Amino acid sequence: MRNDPSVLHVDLDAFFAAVEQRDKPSLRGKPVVVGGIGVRGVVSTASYEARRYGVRSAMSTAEARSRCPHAAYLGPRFEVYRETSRAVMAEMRALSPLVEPLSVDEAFVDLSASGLTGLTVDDVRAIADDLKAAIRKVSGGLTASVGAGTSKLIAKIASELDKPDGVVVVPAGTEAEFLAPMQVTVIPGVGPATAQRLSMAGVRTVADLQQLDEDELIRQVGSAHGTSLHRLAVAADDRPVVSDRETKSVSVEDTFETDLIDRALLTAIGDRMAHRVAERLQKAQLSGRTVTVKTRMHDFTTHTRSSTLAGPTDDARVIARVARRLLEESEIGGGIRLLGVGVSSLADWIQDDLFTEDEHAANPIEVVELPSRRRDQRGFHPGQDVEHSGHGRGWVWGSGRGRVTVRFETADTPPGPVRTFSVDDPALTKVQHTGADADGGPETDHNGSGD
DNA sequence: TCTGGGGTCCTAGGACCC
DNA sequence: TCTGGGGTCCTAGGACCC
Repeated sequence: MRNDPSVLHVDLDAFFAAVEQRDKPSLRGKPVVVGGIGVRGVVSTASYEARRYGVRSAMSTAEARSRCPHAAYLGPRFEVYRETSRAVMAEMRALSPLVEPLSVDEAFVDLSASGLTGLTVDDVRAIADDLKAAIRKVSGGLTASVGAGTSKLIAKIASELDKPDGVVVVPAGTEAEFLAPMQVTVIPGVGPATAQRLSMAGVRTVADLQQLDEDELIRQVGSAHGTSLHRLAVAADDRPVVSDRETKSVSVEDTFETDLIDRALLTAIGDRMAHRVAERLQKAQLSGRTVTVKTRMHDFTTHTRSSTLAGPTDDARVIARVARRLLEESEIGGGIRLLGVGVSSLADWIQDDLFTEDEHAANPIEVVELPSRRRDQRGFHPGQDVEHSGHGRGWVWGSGRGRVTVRFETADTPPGPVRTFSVDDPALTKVQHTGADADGGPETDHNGSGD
């Protein structure tokens, strides 16, 4: 797609295990497995020493233990990994402003965004070697594998080919022949289910895929997947490297050591999950309209139930109430092994420019959780119509932390400003409707329902 | 010895509106 | 009275990724 291999894919080798070996010298050179330690744990990362015994990511820890009993089994330390990740990502950003993290241990870097053009294979290899050295230095000795090519697809696949601590640069113009002999499963997005369907159509390698008619491919795997696969098979990939991808959902889930049947206990756990989701939303200055409860049954079948609010919220009590109702409607049957609570349909909670210093002073952020009755007294909730003596009619866009955010617009007026007030602001009043659908949507009255 | 937790994207059907 | 599509939103489930 480009005429030089200016897209890098950087992948830290056995990241979690490597960090543990870095911090505990006694583990160096030995098999290390990081992941869930409990009876239902799975492996996140196995060091290369442990991989020799057949230990793999996503394998149950129990199976890993039977394959490699003498390995060190460690629970993850996410804060430490995040910290190391930040330092590594900073090295990439020093190389180019256009860096797209895919996870804590992986990112694309677009060299063209740093003004470098006409890069040869040797140029890119030298840049990759320098970057690896910088990463090693800043991370306390971690190694990375780097792939480079004219697109994300090629860079990503190339980084897998010489792990660990490798560099593979695919020359421009050789992409289709580079891919042709490989299994279709090297293409990101082709997992077991797609591979199975393709194999029934006689497709096992990318070369097979290159021969397959697009319409036939779409019949096999669906419209979106088929269309993109048809292009990726011939390395036609013009997806840009994007540095700031927006969060689409925030969720918390937990698998229990034994299946749970007690609804009161599940309700209490769900409440706590709702609070954790709300905390993370608030930290990210996000709010969302759709609350989802996820349950996984003893037989591993998974169900979700969701409900969409009239307006976005980051209020733990609102999320908890909706989650409670959804959980009440969920079957528990012979017990559930996993419960989750999530929020999606996210909106920016409050943009920085909405707050002047004066507004900060006038609407102090409540750090302490307010007594619930105090907030319930006014009962503002997303979607509710309100009136402000100074700004006129609007509706509640979000609420939480002792504040109410109002969009000043109605069905009859054009969009106005978005402003945030204290819940106690006497200038702000609820608009009482006389019609049947007082507050619009079905989810609009739990804040004042007093349960 | 059964299968984590955090996400993203897609599909499909029904409701509802024009 | 019957018969239409198209578009959007919501819900549920599934595939996939690290």
